[in-house]
Amino acid sequence: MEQFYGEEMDPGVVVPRFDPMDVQEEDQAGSIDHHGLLDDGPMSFYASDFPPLPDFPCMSSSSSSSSTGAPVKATPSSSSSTASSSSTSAASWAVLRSDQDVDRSPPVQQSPAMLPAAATLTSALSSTASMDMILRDSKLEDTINCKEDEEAEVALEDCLDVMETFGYMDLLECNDLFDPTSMFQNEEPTDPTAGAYPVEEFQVQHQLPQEQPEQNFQRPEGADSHGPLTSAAQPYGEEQQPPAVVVKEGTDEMGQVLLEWLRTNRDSISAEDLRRVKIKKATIEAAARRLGGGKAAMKQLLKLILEWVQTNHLHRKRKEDEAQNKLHYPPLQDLPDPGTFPNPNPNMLNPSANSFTPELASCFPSQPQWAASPYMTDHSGPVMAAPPPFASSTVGYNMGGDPFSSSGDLYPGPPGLAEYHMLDSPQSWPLPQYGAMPNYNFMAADVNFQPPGAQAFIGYRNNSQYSNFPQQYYNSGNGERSLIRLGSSATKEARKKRMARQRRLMSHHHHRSINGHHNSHHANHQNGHHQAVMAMDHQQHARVGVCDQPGAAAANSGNWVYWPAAAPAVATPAPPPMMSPEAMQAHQPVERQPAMQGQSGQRGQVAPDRRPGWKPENNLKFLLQKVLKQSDVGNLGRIVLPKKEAETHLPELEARDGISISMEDIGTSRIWNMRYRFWPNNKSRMYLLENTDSKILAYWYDIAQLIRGVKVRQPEGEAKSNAKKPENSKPQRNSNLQGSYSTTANNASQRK
DNA sequence: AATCCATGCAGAATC
DNA sequence: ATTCTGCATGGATTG
Repeated sequence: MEQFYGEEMDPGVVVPRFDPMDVQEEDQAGSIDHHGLLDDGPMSFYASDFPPLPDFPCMSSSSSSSSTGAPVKATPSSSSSTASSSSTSAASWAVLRSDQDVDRSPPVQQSPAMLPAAATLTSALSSTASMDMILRDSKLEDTINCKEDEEAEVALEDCLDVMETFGYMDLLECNDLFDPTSMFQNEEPTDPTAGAYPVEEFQVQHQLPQEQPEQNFQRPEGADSHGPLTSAAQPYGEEQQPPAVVVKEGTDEMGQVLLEWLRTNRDSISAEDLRRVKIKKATIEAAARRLGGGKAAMKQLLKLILEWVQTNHLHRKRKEDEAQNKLHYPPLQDLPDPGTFPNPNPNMLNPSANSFTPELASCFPSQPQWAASPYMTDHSGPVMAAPPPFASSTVGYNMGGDPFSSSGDLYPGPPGLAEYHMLDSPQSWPLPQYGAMPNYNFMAADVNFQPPGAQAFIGYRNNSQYSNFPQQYYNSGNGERSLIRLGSSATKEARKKRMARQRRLMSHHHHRSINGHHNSHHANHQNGHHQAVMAMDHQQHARVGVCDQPGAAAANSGNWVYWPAAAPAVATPAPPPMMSPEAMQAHQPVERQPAMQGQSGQRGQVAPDRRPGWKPENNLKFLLQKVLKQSDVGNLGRIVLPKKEAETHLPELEARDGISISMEDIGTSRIWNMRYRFWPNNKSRMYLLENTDSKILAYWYDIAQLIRGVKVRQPEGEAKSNAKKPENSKPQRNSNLQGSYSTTANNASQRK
C-alpha cells in the first residue's frame, strides 16, 4: 500500500485524491525529463519497477472512483523514499539475479574446474548491483587509471557501475558465453558470425613471436587439459613459445590492450586464470553498448574484464598463500563446516574463491564491497510475527535502515572471512537446497530472489518463510546452522562511500522537493490518500506496498506491481539504521522517481527497465491495489480489499476468519502478520486485510515505505488439508497462492 | 437493478 | 471505559 499525494504542491493545500489517470503520462515524462534519473542510483528502480497505477489490471474501482476534486496535476516533481530500501533492494537484486539465472541458464558449459572461477566472476559482477549505474566513459577511464582523488573516487564507483552493469545484464540469460579463454585458442575463429560479438575478435594464439615473444604463461600444475584452453594452455616451458596475441584486423587497439595486459600480468595471471573467466556474449555486447559501443567501448570493457581477472586472480593467490600460512593465524570466526551441512556450492564457504581482497582491487575500489559483505543479521524484530527459530541467526545484509529494527546496527563489522561470502553463482543454489531448509525464516530485505522453483518453497511454515533470497548455511558458532543471506555491497566502507555520494546527489535534488514533499505528505496522510498495492510473484511471494505518490502511476504496461513508496531519483543514502520514522521521513529525499516499464527492454541494452530493480520484480504478479480510504487507515487496523481482485488473486477463503498472511517490508525485512478474511455482506462478501494496525500504517506513511509481503507456505500436510475447495462459483483462484498462506484462522469457529 | 464498498455502529471482549 | 469485532447501511459504481 502506498501513499499518494501530489508533490511540490503548495504547503497546506489539500491534496485532491489522486487520480492516476490524469497524471500518468505527464508524471512519467516529467520525471524523466526533469530529472533524467533513469539511470541514476540504485533507488531509481523503485519507481521504475512499478507500473502505472491505471495499468494495473485489477485497479480497484474505488481507486479511481474515489478520486475527488480536481485531478492532481502531475508535476515532474520530486519524490522521496528511504534510501534503505533501495540499497537493500539493489544489493539483493544481484543475488536474485544470480540465482534466478540458474533456472534460465541451461547447463553452463563449464567444466567443474571452471565453476569456481566462473561463479566468482558471475557473482562478482552481479554483486555490484547495489551500486549506482551511472556511467560516464570519462570517469571510467579515470577508474581504470586508478585515480585516487575524490573525483576519481566517484569515477571508481562509476567503474563499479560498469561492472555492475555486467551483473545487471543478462549474464546468463543465454547460452552464449564469452569465454575469455578463447583468447588463447590457437585456431582461427571459425565461426563467421563471431564477429557479431566483438569481444570474440580477441584471439590469442600460439606462435606469433613477432608480437609476443616474451609471453610466457605458466600453466598451473594439475590444471585440466580440456576446455577451450586445451590447445592454448598447453604446457609450455621456457623453451616453448608462449601463446601470443593475435590481433585481428580492426582490433588493434583492443589487441594492444590485451597484449599489454598480458605482459604486465604474465607473472600473476596464467592462461588458466583466463580460461576460467566466462562472460556471456550478450553481456559483453550489452556492456559494450553501455560503454558507448564501438571499439572504444570494447576496449574499455576489455580493460575492465582484465582488471577483474587480475584482481580476482591475485586475490585467490593471496588466499592460497594465506591458506598455506593459516596455522600461524587463529581463525577469525567459526568457519562453516562443509561436512556438517551440505553445501551445494563449496565456493560459498570459500571466501577466496568468491571474494576479492579489497586492497588488491586497486582498480576496482568497489570490489571490497563485493568481497567484504558482512551479511548482517537480520532480525525480524518486534513485529507481529514472532521471529522464527532461526531468524535471529539469519545473516544477511540489510541496508534497510529500518527505524524499528536494529538491523542496521547488526552490522557485524569486519567479519571473519567466513562471512565474506560473495554472491554465489547461479550454480550455487540447486533446488534441493530449498527443500532442505524448512522452517527457516529468512527475511528478505528487498528484492526478490527468485528461487529456482516453486517447489523449492514447499514446507514453509507460518511465520517461517523463506525470502526470495539466496541463503547459505553457516555455523553460527553455537552449533546452530544459520543462514547467510548472500547479498552484496555490504561493507561499511562501501556504504560510507555510497552514502557520501548519495549525500552529494541528495543535496542536488533535495532542495527542489523537500517542502512539497512534506507538506503534501502530511496532507495526504490526513486525508488518507494512499495507495495500497499487493503483488506477488508467480510462486509464493506477495507484497503489500504503500505508495505516497501518484507519480508512480506513470504510463506503463507493466503487469506486475512493485510500487515505489517514494522512489528517490538518485542514489540515496541509507538512513541511519536506528533512525526514527520521523527522522527517516526527514531523511528521505523527495525526488519522485519516474515509473518505468518493468518488463520491456531488449536484451543487452541497458535500458531503464533492465536495471536492477526490474528484473526481480518481473517475477511479481499483480494482486490488487486500492486507494486507501480513511477507514482503511484508521485505528481499526483493517483494510477493505476490492472484492473482485481479492477473489481473483488471493486465496479463496473457506472461513470468514480467513487466513493469515505475512507481509514483508521490502526495506526493513520486517514481517507484518496480517489476516486476510471476509465478512458476509448481504449476499456477498467483504474482503479485508486485518491487523494493519495504525502502527504499521503510520510506519508506512511516515517512511513512505514499501511493504512487501512474503507469503508463507504452510507445511505440506497442512497445505493439503487446507487445500482450497471451490466455494460456490467463485472466480478462479490463483493456484500459485495455495499453500502460500498459513491458515491459522481457517479452523476458527464461525462466530455466528 | 445489482453490486461494491466505505463507514457507522452495536455488541462483545478486554482493560 | 475502552477497544475490538463484525454487521448493516447507504452512497457509489457497474452492468
